[in-house]
Amino acid sequence: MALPLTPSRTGQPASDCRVLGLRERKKQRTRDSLVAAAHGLFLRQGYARTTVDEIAANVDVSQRTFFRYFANKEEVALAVLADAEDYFVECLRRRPAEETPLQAMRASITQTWQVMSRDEGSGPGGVQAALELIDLIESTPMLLAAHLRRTIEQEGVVTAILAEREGLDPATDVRPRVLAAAFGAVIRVSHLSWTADTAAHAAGPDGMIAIIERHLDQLGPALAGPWRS
Amino acid sequence: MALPLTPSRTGQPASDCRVLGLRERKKQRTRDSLVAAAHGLFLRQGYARTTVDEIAANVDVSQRTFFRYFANKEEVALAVLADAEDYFVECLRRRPAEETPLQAMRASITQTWQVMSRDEGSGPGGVQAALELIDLIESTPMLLAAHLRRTIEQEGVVTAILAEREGLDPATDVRPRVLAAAFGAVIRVSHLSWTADTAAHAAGPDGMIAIIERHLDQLGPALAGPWRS
DNA sequence: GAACATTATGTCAGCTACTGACATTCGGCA
DNA sequence: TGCCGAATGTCAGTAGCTGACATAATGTTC
Repeated sequence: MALPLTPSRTGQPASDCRVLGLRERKKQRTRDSLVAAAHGLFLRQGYARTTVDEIAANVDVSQRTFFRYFANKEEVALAVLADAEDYFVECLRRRPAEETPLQAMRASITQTWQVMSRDEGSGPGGVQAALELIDLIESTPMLLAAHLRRTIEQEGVVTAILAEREGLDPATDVRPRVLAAAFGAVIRVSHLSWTADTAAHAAGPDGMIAIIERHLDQLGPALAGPWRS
Repeated sequence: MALPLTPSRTGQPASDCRVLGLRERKKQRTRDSLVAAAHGLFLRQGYARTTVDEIAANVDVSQRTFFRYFANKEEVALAVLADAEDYFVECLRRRPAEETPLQAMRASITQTWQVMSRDEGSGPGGVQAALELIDLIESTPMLLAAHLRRTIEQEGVVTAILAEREGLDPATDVRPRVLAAAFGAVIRVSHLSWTADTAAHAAGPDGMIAIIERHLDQLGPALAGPWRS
């Protein structure tokens, strides 16, 4: 259950040879620097008002190099969340089979946030950066669009995991896909509530967890019968 | 319950004066032409391989004029769905208060698709175009991102309607927001299933309705207990 | 119907995101 | 040391998008 936070993702198939060459380490550093510089600039002066040239100049690389690391400007912004999402997926894969699919999903996010807040400072990520990024995303239409699309892609992965877990064919049984989508939607509205909730902001990751749980608790009731008693 | 399909949206606050001036009618024509031209080009040669210049040239207006009608390239593509979404919202507003929130939502989409397929040919929209567009969206990442963002915005409207319907404050009670989000998610995966389902394509709007209902039916079961019997 | 106010459109110049092609430099390795 | 491949830089170009200003079309008033 220890499951280390992946240090930071290169696009590569994780050659875990420990002794990475100077070349690899340098690439990793450049990538981390770009993410960190971008994050700082975005928060300070806004996403739209920050140019790619500016980010690149901040790390002393050419614009062309920036685009060899990130397919587009959105990607560097969302990179901070990528580790967390990978962790969530990895966590879901290892949940005990006895758990209900929904239970497994729920346990996986709370665990993700908890572990992230424990291992603060690994890579350019960290909880603080992730939380700040969520605020930025929700207030930046372009970023929100890109983030939603990425979320959808992740839902495909989650769907596959759920189907395998339960021994189902996702082409026949729509439940994996439906659960993945509904769950993702609830997480999103939780993020939205978070951005408007100053008290939760003060509570840090725990505040986020609390909000997510509150929303998940209401999923069943929201679907069921009349709301008025 | 008749509720006409809005002919086609200018950005304007619907001055229903019937006798629109020449100016207004001309603008409407230009807008419709742009949407139609864009739709045709996108389907024929793909979204990315179609330039805004090309669309504008097709309607004999300058590129600058195009951007006075649409904020960006995505908007002209998604315009075909805008009418349907407005209709859905309008429909939801008028559902009887006795219905469960979920029932009202469900009735509203099926009704939307049914009415659209009945009133084929009003405006540049029409069911055929809408269905083609859904295929295009699902196969074009950039469009998918933009579409998801628009969907999110619509969810805000839906949330407000549900809250008012049930006499709740959406800031206190999260059920409206959660239901709107979960419902939107199910609609989206339904669209996804549709794109992969050739049989449903052949059935036209009825095929889409069938898929949506199948997914909605599975929403409860997907959330509930263990899936294995 | 002439003169004026409004508004849509065209033109142009410019910024920014992004890409392909080619040259150069740097790390890995014999 | 010297060679190979990978990372980077440079440059030129395309496309989306915007502000500023001029022009033309429409609506209005007398």
